[in-house]
Formats: sequence, structure tokens, C-alpha cells
Amino acid sequence: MATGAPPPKGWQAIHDEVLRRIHARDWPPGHVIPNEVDLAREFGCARATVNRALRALAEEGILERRRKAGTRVALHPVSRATVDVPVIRREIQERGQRYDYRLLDRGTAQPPAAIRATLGAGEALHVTALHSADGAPYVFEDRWISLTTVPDAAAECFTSLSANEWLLARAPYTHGDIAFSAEAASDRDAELLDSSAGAPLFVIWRTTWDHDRAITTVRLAYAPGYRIRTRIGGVAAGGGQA
Amino acid sequence: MATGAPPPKGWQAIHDEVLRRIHARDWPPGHVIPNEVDLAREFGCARATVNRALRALAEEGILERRRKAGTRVALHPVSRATVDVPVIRREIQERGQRYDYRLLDRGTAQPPAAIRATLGAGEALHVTALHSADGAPYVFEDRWISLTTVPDAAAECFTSLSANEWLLARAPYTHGDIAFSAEAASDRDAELLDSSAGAPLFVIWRTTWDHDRAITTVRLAYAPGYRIRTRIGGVAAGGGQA
DNA sequence: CGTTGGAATATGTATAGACATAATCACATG
DNA sequence: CATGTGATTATGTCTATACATATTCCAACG
Repeated sequence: MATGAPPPKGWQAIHDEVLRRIHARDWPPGHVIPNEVDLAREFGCARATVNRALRALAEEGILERRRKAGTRVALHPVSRATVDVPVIRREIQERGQRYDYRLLDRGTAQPPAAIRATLGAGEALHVTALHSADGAPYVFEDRWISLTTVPDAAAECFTSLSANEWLLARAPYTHGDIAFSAEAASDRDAELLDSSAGAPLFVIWRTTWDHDRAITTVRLAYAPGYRIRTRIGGVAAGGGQA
Repeated sequence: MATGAPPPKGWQAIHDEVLRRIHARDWPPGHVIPNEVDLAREFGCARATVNRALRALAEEGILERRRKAGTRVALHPVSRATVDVPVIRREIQERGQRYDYRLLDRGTAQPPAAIRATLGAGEALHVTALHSADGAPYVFEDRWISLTTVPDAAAECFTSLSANEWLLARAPYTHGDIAFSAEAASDRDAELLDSSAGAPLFVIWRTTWDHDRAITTVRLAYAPGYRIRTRIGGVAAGGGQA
């Protein structure tokens, strides 16, 4: 028979039915849908079950919920994608490639103004390194670490363990900012990544924080051809089993 | 007093306490934490409350949960960021800029092999357009629409309403694939985006599906300087209030 | 010794009921 | 008319209990 998927039961069934009504335009964008109590009665289940389904749809960006105002179909659907930014070593090893890490430089210095704006005044630890896959350069990492937030970093050499992994273990962050962009390879980028100056590089800027204190700011310049892939929708509300 | 944040109550308090123990290495990576019943007893609450907190942490990628096996601290922490890819018109208008849409070309044709692999055999609708902000080119859109999945599209001219918005309204997708990458501007990219050939462009490839049938595949080439920003952690498990 | 089958167990989900909280709306008041 | 205030209401959350389900573990069996 090979039925694609068994008919869902429980809150997922409600999730799917509500989604169907939205897609079928029974409930067009902006429409306020019935409240949880009424839906529970209609579906013959407890309110908590409806709540679970609607909350999942809200987390997907399909619904917008506000107390007292009720639940409405989102006016401006956005594609909400969850991107996993993995630890570089694992990213490479999971593809079955050999991972190499080479520290290029390490020292304390006064960071440039743009970095100082987030890391705060004073000296910081500057670490540059190259990650490679099967011998080919993969990512050029240029990182500043706050010595006020992470004083222990001053004693670490980072010759064999990448700063990223050391920090993850020693100074976990509470939140962070990420930016994806395309940059032209500088002369240094080009030399290290074995490409030519001006080549389009996929670049990730990431700053991580421990509450209100910045831990580290890093620029990751990926070798040409790199891309980040992800999905939207799909698992619906299943959660995060990789 | 300006206390940064009020001490959380309920399931968020448990979420934060568990996270604290993980960060404090009371529960190191790989460690199996107590089961929900024990934690509920410890925190003096119902199991459902603990469940809510642990499920949130699992969705963040901090914990891994399996029935019977229990809950363990994730061995390989990944930065799980949720990226909102907005409708281009809104993205521009929300910054207070004027939005312009110009259809460049529209016609049915045999798509190139790479597109045909996902869209299926047969002719498809090819639409190219330029979105601009305050008169400056912003995104060059190159899209193929499956006429087998969305036959209505053949009758639409796309002169004033962008294909993206038309599709969102008429042919909602169940899931999609997204890829972010950096590409060198082709001659055509450069001409349309008012930059020079070879310039690094941020490019998004997106394919959307209605169950197992592809709806559309689009390449969005953004003008130089574009970047996508997002956060990790932060709201923890609050959900999706924009 | 390997395989299989069942018992044990931790999470997943559902339920009914209750209270908390935020936001809205209508009304009264200045 | 502007404004504040309180009742109303829908969602947010918690509780206690129950059953479902996936896995693991172990023991019996071939």
C-alpha cells in the first residue's frame, strides 16, 4: 500500500486540520479563528489539546495569538527556517572527511573600533585559525575573545583545540547574534582559502553573549562553494530530533 | 531598580535551572539527567510542567530525549537559529523604504536540466523580475513555476503582483528547501543589480512543495551588502511572538 | 551463543478543572 | 471629547491522573 504517512492522531490531527482550513481559505489571512474552548468542543477533545496544536502553529509563524484578542491567521506569512550552525569539526567529520585545524596567530591586542563596540573597551584575545577538510581549506576563522568575560582564555594556547570548541566547553553562552552575508575575498582570505582575491565568500559573523556581557565575536569565511541548507515546514511541530 | 529581568516562574524557571546546571557542568554533555518524575518531585511541581521545560530545551537542541532511554545533555551543541525569510515587499516596506516591482520576463519553456530534476518533466512557467527599494535594485528573482502543480499560474500575468505573493495566496506550500550561498554576479546579475560582474552576491535558492509535488523553484540574488541577521538562544522557548 | 519475547521504564500525550494574566471593550467620569 | 476604570474574555499555565508507545534490558529458549 505504501501510504505516505499514517493519519495523525491527537494534537497533530488538529494542527493539520487547522492548517488545511487556512490553506483552503476557510480562514483567510487576518481571520480570527474560533477560540480554544469552541474548537475543543468541535474536535471533541480537551482545551489543552487544542492549545498544543495552536501553539505549534504559532511557533511556525502561521498563527498569531494574543490574550483576549484571540488567535488569527498571520497576515504576512514568513518562511521560518531553523538553521543548525554546527561545530566546524563535526560538520566536516560527519561528511566522512578528515578534519585539520591550524592555529595561525594568537595574541592580545586592542581590537578595531567595530569589535570594541560590542566587546567593550580594553584588550582582547585575537585568534586566527584555518579549518580544513581532507587537506583543502574550508574556513578561515578570525576571532576576538573578551578577556573581561573570559579571563581564563588568556592561559589557553588554542594550538590543538579550536577556540570555538574551547569556548563552548568553558564559557557557554546564553544567546547570540548571527549574520550571514556574501563578501569578496580579501588578499588574506584568498591566500588562506586557496582562491583568488575578490572571489565571493560565504561569511558568518557571530557574537555570543553571557547575559549582557559579550564573550566572543567571530568572522567565519568559508571557501567558495559553501552553502547552508535547511528546510521550512516539513516536520511541522515535531520538535528538534535531528 | 531596573532589574534586568524578573525571576521566571513556572516551567520557565525549571528551564532556566536545568540550563544553569548544564552550564555549571553539574550535568556535563552526554550525562543522563534525572527523569521527569524525580525532577517534578525535586521542583515540587507536576510532571507536565517538567515535561514542558525539558521539551523546550530539546527543541533548542540543548537536550536529547528518547523514550525509555531518558533525557541526556546533547553531546554536540549546535547553534540552532530560526531565520525568518520575509516576503520581499514587506522586508523593504518595514524599513520605511519605497518598494517597486518590475516584471522582466514571463513565458513558458522547457526548464534547464537542474530545475527539471525537481520540478518534473514538461514545460514550466519562467518568471524573472526585479525588486527595488527606494529606486535601488534590491533583488533579482529568477523563478520557475510548475504548471502541473499550479495550472492556474498560466493565466496570471505577474505584472503588478510578484509571483511570490501570488503563489503564497494561491498555492500554499507544505514544506520547502532553502539554501543560502555566495555567488559571483553574472553579467546579467550585475547589470540588473547595478553592480559589476563577479561581485559577491548573497543568493537564496528556495524550492517549495505541496506534499510531494514541487510548486516552484526560485533563485533570489540580492544586491551587494545584503545580509540576513538572526539570533540564537535569547527568547529560549517563548514561542513566536514577532 | 545468538535470538526472541516479554517486563520494565521514561517519555508522549490526553483529560478535566482551576487559577493567572493580559488585553480589550464598554461605560462612567472629569 | 478625552480619559480612566473595571468587567469581560481568550489565552497561558499548572495540577493530578491516566493511558499510549517506544526502547531498553534481561531472561528464557532454541
